Amino acid sequence: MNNKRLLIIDDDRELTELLTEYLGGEGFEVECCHDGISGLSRAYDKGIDLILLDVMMPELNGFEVLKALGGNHQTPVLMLTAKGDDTDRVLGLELGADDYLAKPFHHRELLARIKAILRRIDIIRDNHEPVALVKVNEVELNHATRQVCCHGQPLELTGTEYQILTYLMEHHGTIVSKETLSELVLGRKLSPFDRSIDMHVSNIRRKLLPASDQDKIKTIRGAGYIFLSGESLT
Amino acid sequence: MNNKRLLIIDDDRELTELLTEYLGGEGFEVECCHDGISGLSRAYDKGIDLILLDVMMPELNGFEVLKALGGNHQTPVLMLTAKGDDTDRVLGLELGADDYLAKPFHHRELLARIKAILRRIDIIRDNHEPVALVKVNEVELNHATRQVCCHGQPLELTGTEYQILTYLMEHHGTIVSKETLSELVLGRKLSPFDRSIDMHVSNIRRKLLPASDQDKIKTIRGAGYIFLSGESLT
DNA sequence: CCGCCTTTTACATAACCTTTACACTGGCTT
DNA sequence: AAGCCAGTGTAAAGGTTATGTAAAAGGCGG
Repeated sequence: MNNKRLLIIDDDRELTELLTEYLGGEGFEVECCHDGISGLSRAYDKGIDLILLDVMMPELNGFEVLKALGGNHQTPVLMLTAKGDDTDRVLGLELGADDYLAKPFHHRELLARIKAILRRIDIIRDNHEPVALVKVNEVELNHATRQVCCHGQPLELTGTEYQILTYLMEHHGTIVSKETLSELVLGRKLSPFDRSIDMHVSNIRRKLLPASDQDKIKTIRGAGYIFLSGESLT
Repeated sequence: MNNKRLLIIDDDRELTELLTEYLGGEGFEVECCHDGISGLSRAYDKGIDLILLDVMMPELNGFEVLKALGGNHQTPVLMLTAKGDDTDRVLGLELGADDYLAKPFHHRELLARIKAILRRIDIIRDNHEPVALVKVNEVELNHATRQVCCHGQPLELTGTEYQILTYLMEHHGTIVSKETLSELVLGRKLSPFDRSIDMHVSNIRRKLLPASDQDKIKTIRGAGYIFLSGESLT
């Protein structure tokens, strides 16, 4: 199947056995190297999805392995260290590690971080499109065609209106400020008397309302707008 | 559109300009406030991903901003300070800061820490935490929607009322003076005949009471108000 | 130059905040 | 105990600001 493959580089054999068993039970293929040199040579394997790299090792330590791998290696790296030292953390991250975990750690935290990294990588790899179809509270966005349906009825939005509506819907149920919308959609800071966002929202409302029972965008005075999730209302 | 948004609160304009340029070049949306009060009001924006907060500022210093934000605000905070003082560091972290950096710092280190915090937050977000909720004595605050529930019954507060109630609830069981409320919420010193705070509290009470069994805000004559914790009372 | 989209302008309106006024309270003095 | 008075509760009035929206102006690609 498409089980993810992990490479653990750590000289602590007790720990690697524990991790192998635990992570194996969580559905990963686990492989171990117990020194920097052999770890480095295995690290180039494209089949490896993630590397757990211990900092403290004889011969070649974790930082040196990281450096040797180079800044733009393909496989993500999660650093493990005995020290809770901030310097180490910064150094590791600057050398291109994707995350950092201080020993001793909880199994569950390690797992969470591994999953988070892999998820991020997956998203980056197939960033063709995050979600093609969004549907909230009877309003549907089709990113492929950029078409909008409200209660099944299609309608036309301009580019900016579409972007604003998308952002509001992706954050439905939470307040979105005009500052945010202005910077992310219009690409400029919101100046004191800029009414563009208001206008766009007004236009979106005007287009949504005929097909809808009530206003799906709620104004929070002084704070921004909320796209209503559809259940609780006020 | 996926850029992370940073809010810098620092009265040193030279520094903020430098940081804006540098961090902007690293792909962040940067916004600056040069005093605690305006920073505080911007800090509630859900669109902000991380706050860089200077400790040393006139009027309202970084610790006070942090305190006012409350212990369970959703946006991570990185504290900046001129002192290399450990006391400051501990205090900041206790007040809910996520990291701490002493000035002067290398911009690369700042960047590494920013990235580290954002990554950590992403992991936490992915794993749990549906909404940031505050609940004391049967009164619930939902910061994402600025909605308030009293004994399960939803009600509408204005922005100022919401801020005052938030502050009182975050300091429930302790006296909060009108001076404090005026400075933090209204952004001005309390003048002798200013009755605004009284009015707002009165309005909050009027809105809370119908859904509640008793008055949850107690007046301490000559001192201020207390939001009752719910158990022991006087 | 035309048409579509965005931004600005302008004004009406609604929501909100502050002030004013007066009633009431509790503590203090006499 | 009565009276005084600063502090408080709150209704109502007044003033301010944010928002909704129509219409005009500006931009931009054809």
